[in-house]
This record gives sequence, C-alpha cells and structure tokens, in this order.
Amino acid sequence: MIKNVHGNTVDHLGEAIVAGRYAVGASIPPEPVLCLELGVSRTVVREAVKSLIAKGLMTTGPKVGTRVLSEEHWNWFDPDVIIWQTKAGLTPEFLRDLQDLRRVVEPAAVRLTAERATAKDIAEIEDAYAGMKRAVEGGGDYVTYDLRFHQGLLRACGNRMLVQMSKALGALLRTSFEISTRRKDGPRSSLPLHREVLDAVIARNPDRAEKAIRVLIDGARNDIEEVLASRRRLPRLNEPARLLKVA
Amino acid sequence: MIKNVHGNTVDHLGEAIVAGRYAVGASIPPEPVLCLELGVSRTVVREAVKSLIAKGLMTTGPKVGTRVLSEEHWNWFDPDVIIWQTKAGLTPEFLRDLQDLRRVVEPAAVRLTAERATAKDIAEIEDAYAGMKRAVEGGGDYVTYDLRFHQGLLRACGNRMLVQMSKALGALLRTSFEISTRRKDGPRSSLPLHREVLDAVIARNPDRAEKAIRVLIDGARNDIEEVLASRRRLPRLNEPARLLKVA
DNA sequence: AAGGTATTATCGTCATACCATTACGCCATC
DNA sequence: GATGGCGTAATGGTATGACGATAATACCTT
Repeated sequence: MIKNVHGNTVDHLGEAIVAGRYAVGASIPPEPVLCLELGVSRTVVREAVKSLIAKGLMTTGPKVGTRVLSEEHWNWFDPDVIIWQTKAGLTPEFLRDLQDLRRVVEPAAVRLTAERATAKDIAEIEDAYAGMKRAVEGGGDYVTYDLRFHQGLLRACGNRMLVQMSKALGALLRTSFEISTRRKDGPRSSLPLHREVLDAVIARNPDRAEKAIRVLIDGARNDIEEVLASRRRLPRLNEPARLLKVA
Repeated sequence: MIKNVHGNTVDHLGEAIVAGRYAVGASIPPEPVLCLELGVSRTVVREAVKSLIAKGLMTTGPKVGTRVLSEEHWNWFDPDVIIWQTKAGLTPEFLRDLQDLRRVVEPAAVRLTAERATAKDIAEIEDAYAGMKRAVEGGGDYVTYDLRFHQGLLRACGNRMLVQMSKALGALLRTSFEISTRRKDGPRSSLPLHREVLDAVIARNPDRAEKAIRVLIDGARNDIEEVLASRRRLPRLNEPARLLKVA
C-alpha cells in the first residue's frame, strides 16, 4: 500500500520498532543518518518521529538522541501499533493478551449493547449475520462477516472506550476466526450461536446475551490455544492490510 | 508546566479540539494562520499536527485543510487525550464511560492479578496500602495512595492492554476518590475493604479478590452517581498535571 | 445543462541555517 | 586520587523560504 512519504516513513520505523529491530532503550541513528538511510528529508524523518512519540514508542532529547521506549509505554490500542504488531508476527504473548481482553470486554459490552442498541445498530448486525448465513450456504467470505458481526456488537454498546477496543480486537478476531473457520463445520456450527446472541440483544436481555457470547468465545478459545501450543510464533497474516478495511 | 514549543503547541491544539472549540468535521485555520496565532514557525505547527493525527484527532490533505475527526476516532486510551479531556471538564458522559470501563476491567484484572502477581508487585501494593493507613491515622494524602493501590493492582495483572487502561482509568479514579474521600469517614470505612482485596490477592484467590473489589467499586459508584445527578458538568480538577506523576 | 479543464488554495517535501540542551570529558582543586 | 565545576561538542529543536503535489472550485466549452 503506497501512501505518501510521511506515512511510509512512519510505517517503516514503526514496524522496525515493534518487530524489535531496535533494542528497547537504545538510540536509533541520528536524524541525518536516518535521512540518508531512508532517502528522505530531515523534515519527514522528524515528523515521522513525532508521530511515533505520540504513539508512545519513543522519546527524544538533544544529545540523548531518539530512544525506543519499552513496550509498556506503547499505545497498544492504537490501530497502527496493532497493525505493526500483526505484520511483525503475532507472538503467543500478544495473542494471549488480546484473548484475555476479549473475554473481559466482549461479554460486558454485549450486556450494554442489549440495553442500549438502536434500531440502526441492530440492523447492521443483522446485515452481518445475513452475510455469514449466505457464506455458509453459498460459500462466500465467512470471516469478513463474522468480524463485522462482532465489531457491530461492540460498536453498539455506546461506550467510546469499549468501541475503541473493538478496533484493537479486530486483529485477534480475524486470526481467531480464520483458525476456527478451518475446523470441521466451524461456520455451520457457530452460526446458530451467533443467532442466539443477536436474538438476545433484540429481546433486550443482557443476561441471555452475555451467556450466549460466552459460549462463542470459549469455543474460539480452545481453537486458539491448540494452535498456540503447536507453534511458537505465528507467521504473519496473509493480508494484514485488510485490517484497515474493517476498522 | 512549561515544556518546549512543540509540546505546548500540541497541548494547546489538543485541548482546544477536545474542549470542542473546533467543530467536528470543520477545518482549523491553515498553517500560515496558525503560525501567526500561536507565534510559532510552520515547522512547529506541522509537527504538532502530525502528533495530533497520530492520536486520531484530525486528518489533513492538500486543499481540504486540516479537519477535526469525530470523537469515535480519537485514541481514548492515549494519556494526553485523557488529560485534555480532564482539563476541558469531565462531562457526565465521559465519567460514565470511564465508570463502565472500570466496572468491566477492574474485577477481571484483579482476578488475573490474584493468579499472577509477583512478590514485587505485591510489595508495591502493600506499600500503597501502608500509605493509605498512615493517611487515615496521621492525615496524609489518602487519595494519592488510594490511586497507587489501584494502579498497582492493575499493573500486576501482566496484561499489556489492561495495564494501559490503568493509565486512562487514573483520571476517573482520582476524581472518584476525591469525591468519596470527602464523605463521612470515607477513608476509614474503605480501608478494610482494600485490605480484603489485597489479602485475597496474597492468598491467590481470584474469586474472593473479585468479590472484594466489586464491593469497593459499587461503593464508589454511588458517590459518583450522586454528584453527577447534582451538577451537569464537573469543573476542571485542581491539578490535572498531577495525573502525570501517578501514571 | 453537463462535462471537462484550468485555476488556486492548501498541505507535502526539501534544503539550509542557527538556537538550545545536555552528556561527556577535561581540568582544577581539595 | 577522588571530586566538583566548566567548557565543548553532539544532537535534537526551531525558523525560514522555496517548490511540488493534490484536489476542490470555478470557469469555460460544447
């Protein structure tokens, strides 16, 4: 994906940092050197660094140089950071963090959604469900609609913070769905579970909705755990850029 | 707090946007105009804008200008965004969002903490507790230690995403504690509740820990709800800058 | 009236110069 | 020999001016 010089520079440096190509605490090359390495002007390098600072990846100071901060300072909910991590390879730690998060956030969010979803929200989720159903019958892209279903559920909760998380969760959800989908009759068997969640939301029944989504999550968890156990580090996703579309 | 020209400019613009002084979707003045208004060079304005773009507050484009994005695009977990919102005045909506979040995150995080906290983590929380106890007896700064207690609890959960939220939650917690503390014997009565949480963590008992923290949260919730009901918009905090110290 | 084209406002990029901060090494002093 | 102050140099910070790229707008042609 070709953006502009600034965007490319930010991505380049961001990816390098998240991938661990610069040691935490170490200084990256001084600005003039980076200019040569990347073939851009100092202006671009500086603005790119400012962007990365804004995302919590680095700090700067005269004479001290530009240093990489430790992971705990990174803005893990920043869509860019998530994308970079995805491209760098989803570590088991990252997936487990995300999965913990999912188990914490989704049930709670769905409760709120059951209480506050508007007709428009529900229509969108219903639409995603229709897509999933079509995919099962005709063989379309199940994962995309599955993702849309869950993100619609989160977006409808009416809480800005939780909505934000839906973007971060996107990376996990897609991975999770891709794994689950490969299993025997994955889509066909999970479809009614999704229907149950949606029905509970429509019925404005938080308890029932929460219970239904827990079934869904626990099912996915097992699939992921299995995969995690079998390989140390997941390869990069095929098309990490697609995460942008669903955000 | 006097930083450098860049930092001040970012803060200035960030605060203005979060405070709603620029309508969402509207263009802010062109770069040359901003330079005059703020008395800084174009370099600074541009780098500041890049920082704000990185935080999801705006987008830019040739001829289209620099436009303010809607709130759903903002990085609500960015410490700066939180601080700006705090300075702009904590709206009831913001507090309610944060409170929903707290109810979702803290119980879950405490469960994890009870499972995975290291000796060092526990020592830090124990230290914060000691400070609270001293404050009750001698009259020190209860709120600061209360905050440290809760943030220690969150940091110990070992999940990077959840830890990140502790920073965002800081704004709510401080407000919440300041309100609760003003009540009759607030500190004295909540102290044993905190002890119970900590004991449960030490005993590695997730269920008990979760139950204990829920008692704490629900108590705080009532206090906040009352305040929310009585005034439309909370005044800015006295010293929002202090949030930095505890982060 | 519709469609394409020229204009122009605005951000994007580059280059250069100088300022400000601070880590580091040097020197003097104790 | 250790220690404390001081100067120096490396590096990011700020300012300025020029030109390129893009896309909204207006205009002009059909």
